Amino acid sequence: MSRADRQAQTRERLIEVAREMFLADGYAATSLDKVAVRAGFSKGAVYSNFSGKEELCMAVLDSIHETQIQGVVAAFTLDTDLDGRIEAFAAWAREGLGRPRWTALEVEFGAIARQSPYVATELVKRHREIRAAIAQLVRQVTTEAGIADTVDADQAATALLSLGIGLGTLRSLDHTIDVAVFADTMRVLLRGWR
Amino acid sequence: MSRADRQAQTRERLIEVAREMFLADGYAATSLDKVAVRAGFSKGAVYSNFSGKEELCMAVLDSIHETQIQGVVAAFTLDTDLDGRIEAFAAWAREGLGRPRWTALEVEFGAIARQSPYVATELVKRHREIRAAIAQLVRQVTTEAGIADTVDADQAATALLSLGIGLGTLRSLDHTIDVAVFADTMRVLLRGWR
DNA sequence: CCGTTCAGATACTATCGGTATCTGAGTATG
DNA sequence: CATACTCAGATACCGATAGTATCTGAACGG
Repeated sequence: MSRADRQAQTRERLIEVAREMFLADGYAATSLDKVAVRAGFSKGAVYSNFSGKEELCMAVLDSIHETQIQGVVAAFTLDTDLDGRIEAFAAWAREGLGRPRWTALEVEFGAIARQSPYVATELVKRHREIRAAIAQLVRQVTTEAGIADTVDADQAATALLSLGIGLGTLRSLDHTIDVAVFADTMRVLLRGWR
Repeated sequence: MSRADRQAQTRERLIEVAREMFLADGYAATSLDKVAVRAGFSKGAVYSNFSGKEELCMAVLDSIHETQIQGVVAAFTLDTDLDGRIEAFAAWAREGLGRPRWTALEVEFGAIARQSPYVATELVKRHREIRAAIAQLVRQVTTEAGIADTVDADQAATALLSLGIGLGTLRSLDHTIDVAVFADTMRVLLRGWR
């Protein structure tokens, strides 16, 4: 196996372990040393694959986003009519919102951005991509339901993303939060803006 | 001046300085040493007034919540009809959401809760109080507007709080986020749930 | 082969939250 | 009023951790 291959393998393994630990304990509470050791390496391996903790976490977030987007798209393509899609999405939200605590990691890491221009720009870039993807999904769904002209897809996307972040944050602290709110609000939003 | 008075003064001064610094730089990036020195004391003063960084931050959050609640209540009592109130609230949101970055501090601190049962319980307690207060406000407003039976105040409160947290978080990173979304969504929610 | 490169290990530094100990001004008591 | 006590706050220290500097040995090119 070539040296480049081995390094790529190391990198992936580090991201994998870091993802578990960041999600379980949060960003600040996870030390690079522990990540490295648990992945079977030393801290040096981390610093020769990433510029530091921030870049490692960014890679972890990318990996999480990928999973999450797959889940959302699957929920939306399962059914074909508006209500069925919203229901499928609600089911996804019930499972995926707040429990694996990815929103908590997301917002904790977001706080770093105040100190780091790198994190700030990278995070904003990703948020805009995600918002655009949601807007596209909304556009598609409302067009097929024949109500595209009554919904502002960009505003709806911002509202839905915010709602998801907020609910996920609350729920990662307080498990009694009712996630049905998400689907209900979504239904109201998609049924026409004003 | 008695010793107890001096200590109370010291405590208030520490909270005041900590509030500025936590809001400006975030929880993790603010060191107790710097807070103490900037307040004109040594780190010992912090530890003789608070059990540690967590309790200090909790006191800061309480101070912030007080300000915030005052703002919301003022917005709601200024006008008397539904649309006027929503407009006043929207104006408050434009000013108070995401810019002084209190939501960012709130959620960054929330991440600590995974490691600290104290933070977890205290934070959940406060979130429930806030949600109850919002629900009460919703109940009042919808009753006066004669639409109380079409709105679930508790669900609306959860949605509004989540939306506020989410929008504030996004906006503290990305200033181009449109906060009008908040008022628009609120209007939709208050005009009837299903 | 053999010198170079570089992924990853090892050793070290700086910073920060927290603890232990100290000190001197304020307090209670005779 | 004098003396002993208390405790807010200062000082000195410890352990953990992100980041840096240096080293090493195995994979490459020539």
